[in-house]
Order: sequence, then C-alpha cells, then structure tokens
Amino acid sequence: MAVNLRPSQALRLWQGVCLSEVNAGMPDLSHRQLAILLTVYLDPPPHTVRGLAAALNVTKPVVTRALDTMGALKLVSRHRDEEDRRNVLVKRTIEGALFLERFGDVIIAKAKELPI
Amino acid sequence: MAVNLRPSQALRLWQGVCLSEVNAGMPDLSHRQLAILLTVYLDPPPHTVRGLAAALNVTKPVVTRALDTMGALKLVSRHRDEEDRRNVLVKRTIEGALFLERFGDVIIAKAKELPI
DNA sequence: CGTTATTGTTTCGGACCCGTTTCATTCAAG
DNA sequence: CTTGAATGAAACGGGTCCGAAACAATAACG
Repeated sequence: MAVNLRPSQALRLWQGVCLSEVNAGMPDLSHRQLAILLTVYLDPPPHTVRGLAAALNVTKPVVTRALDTMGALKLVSRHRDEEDRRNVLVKRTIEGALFLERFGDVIIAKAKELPI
Repeated sequence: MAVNLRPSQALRLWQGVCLSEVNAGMPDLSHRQLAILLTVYLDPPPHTVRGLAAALNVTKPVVTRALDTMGALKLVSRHRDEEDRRNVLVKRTIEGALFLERFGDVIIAKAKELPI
C-alpha cells in the first residue's frame, strides 16, 4: 500500500522528528552527513568515498570529513580495499545499526501519532 | 487512516528528502532552525522568542540567531509587541509559506515513491 | 520614583561544516 | 622502470552554529 501524506501531515512529521532529535541530544549530523549514513546502510555495498560522493552529488572532502565525524561516533568504519589499495571501503557497525534502528523508530512513532 | 511506516520505509523516506534538500541547494538550516520554522507555521500564534525556546527546549540565543538567519532569508519576520514591548512576535511570510509548501511537496513525493 | 523581574539581544570562545586546492599513495599503461 | 591517472586525505579560508554569560530595554511592583 502506497504511503500517502497530506501537506500538513508531512510537515508535522518533520517537525516531530526534528524535535525528537534535538531533545534526545543526538549528535548533530548535517543533512549531508545523515544522507551519507543512510546511504551506507540502505544501499548495497561496497561503498567508497568516490562512490558516495557521486551518489549524493557532494564533493569528496565532504564524504571524508563525514566519515571522520561518524567514525569517531562509531557509526561507520573505514577499511582499505586490499584489492585496490587506493579505495577505502565504508562499512556498517553495530552502533550505527542501532542508531538508525532507533532513528527509524522515532519516525514511525511520529507518523503513527499524526492526526487523520 | 493512521500513517503506518515500516522501518526501511521510514529511513528511505528520510534519505530521499535529505538528498533532495542537499541537491536542491536549499539553504542549510540546522535541525533546530527547521524545528523553529515548522513550529511557527504549524502551531497557532502568537510566537515569542521565549515561547519558542520553551516549546523546543532550546536556549533563547538559539531562537534569536535562527530568526536572524531565517529573517535574512525572508522565511519569517519579527515585530515588537506593542502591548508589551519586551516581547518580539514572530510572524509568517509569503516566502516562508511557499518554502514550506515546496518542502512538504518533496516529503509527499518521496513518501509516494516508497516501495511497498 | 526606585528596585526587581522579564524579555530579547549581543558577545565571547570553541567547535564544526563546507568548497577549493594541494598533497600522498597506489594503480596502470607505455 | 617511468610516467600519468585515480583515489582519498590534508590544508587553507570563510562562514555558521552552539552554549554560557553579560548586556540593554521594558514592565511590574513596593
């Protein structure tokens, strides 16, 4: 069944999730960083810096720095590609999976609370 | 009818909208700023700096600076409350309404594209 | 009045993000 | 082997955000 939202529902959903994020003391990831994180977890691997930059239409340093930040938070991990040591492979972590699981739960909860 | 999302749908939705934001060259509003903007447009007025800070559980300078930024973008406007000149009333603008209308359309479109 | 409270703004310091450019490493092709 | 291409990371400069604290301006109260 397709997911159909009305305008006020769409914006209310966004407001509710943004508020949860702010108040939960969640690390403040930029939209670019969140898009990178979600792509790593939702799209099939392998994920390289170049590939992510191309997929999201951002520059490579944006991806590198996002991986620095999210790596420090243990949300993703980096590994050299042993078959082509120029590449860096971005991989998922337990912490990242838990983080996004919780994030998804927030979205689902806010969606369920929406007025009809 | 309640809006029920599955976890993968919720995260896909967020990914799609984040990507649209980044690529559309939309002004980079933080989550706090977006939450403030949405609250001004979705919750009934009047909106004061103090009221917004309390509603979102953020500090007053955060609200003031968000209004600076979004005011420069014409997304909201400020007016002194003539009945109590200590208060500042935050009001909606045409540009802000159009901005959020377009933003809502992006969310709706991404929701409709979600796999079943 | 003069004092206290409330409201919003500004300042300060630190941290982060972004785009561009430059650099180091690694592969591939002549 | 040497040269050139590709990949990711680092450096630079500008801008923004944040929290805490100090600062006006206005109102309320004794």
